[in-house]
Amino acid sequence: MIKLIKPTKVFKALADDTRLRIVNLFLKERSLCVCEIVDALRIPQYQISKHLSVLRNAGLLDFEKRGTWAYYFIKIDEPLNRILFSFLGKYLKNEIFQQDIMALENRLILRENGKCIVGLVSQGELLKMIKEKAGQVL
Amino acid sequence: MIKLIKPTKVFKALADDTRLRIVNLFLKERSLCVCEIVDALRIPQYQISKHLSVLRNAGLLDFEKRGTWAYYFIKIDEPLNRILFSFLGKYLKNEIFQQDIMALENRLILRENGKCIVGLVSQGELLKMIKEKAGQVL
DNA sequence: TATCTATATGCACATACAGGCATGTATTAT
DNA sequence: ATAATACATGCCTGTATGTGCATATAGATA
Repeated sequence: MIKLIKPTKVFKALADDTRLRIVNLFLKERSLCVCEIVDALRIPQYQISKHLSVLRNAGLLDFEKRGTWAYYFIKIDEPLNRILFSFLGKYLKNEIFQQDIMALENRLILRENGKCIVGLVSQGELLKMIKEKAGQVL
Repeated sequence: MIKLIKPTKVFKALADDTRLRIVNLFLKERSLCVCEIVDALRIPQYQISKHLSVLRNAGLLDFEKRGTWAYYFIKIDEPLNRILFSFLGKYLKNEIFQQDIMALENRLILRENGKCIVGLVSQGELLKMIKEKAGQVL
């Protein structure tokens, strides 16, 4: 059974600063686990979970569980979503969106084989872990 | 001074059934007076006025007064708006949006030289006036 | 088994906002 | 000058929703 989404529902989902910041992250990396989003945006985990649920309910995201981890991903399979995300890519250019992308890029350095392997990481720990990682590479 | 529009503000403006129906009308006819919108959607004038104000405040519409009449028009001059409206054209395809367009087309028959020359018109009157108009054309 | 850990959710509170009604304002018509 | 018309706006009310806090759930680990 196909779930019909009302346009209003989609726009309601996008009508929130935090949710736009979340969507912005997915434009950079189309699959993210919850803790990566929490660390990149520095917003409480329970808020992120709720916002992800709204975005999923609007048909913009879907998710998949792997153990305790939950990977959310954008539904670019739907043609209209593709157009919408393409628009958002041009639209979300404010400073904060770019800062979020930079924070995410740092966080993604901790991935192994393209998968998140750590949980929530504080700002300070993140820097330490990135340095260690750099040491391993050398 | 250029007014900066926050993305959230735009999506909030679009996150309402009535406002989406209004925008839909402008995708068909890019300049409309308030009474034409009221008649096409059959929604109280004070509601339409408020919604138009929200859309204008979000940078999607602008308006121009001609006597007591107020003509609102979509701001397609802004590149991002153009993309957004193009998306909406593909997105607003539900039955109600099509019905609204049909109602608007009927109402636009009453225009003279491309301008609205009547005020609020009831359903019944509209039909009568359209018939008269058809008579004139013959 | 017991304990972390990653994520989700229920509840309380405050705020935002759409709808309804009445009324205000400004322009036109008589 | 008065009335009618086109549109805007202020106030009230109910509902929806974002935030914060606490807690639940479920999988991983020791």
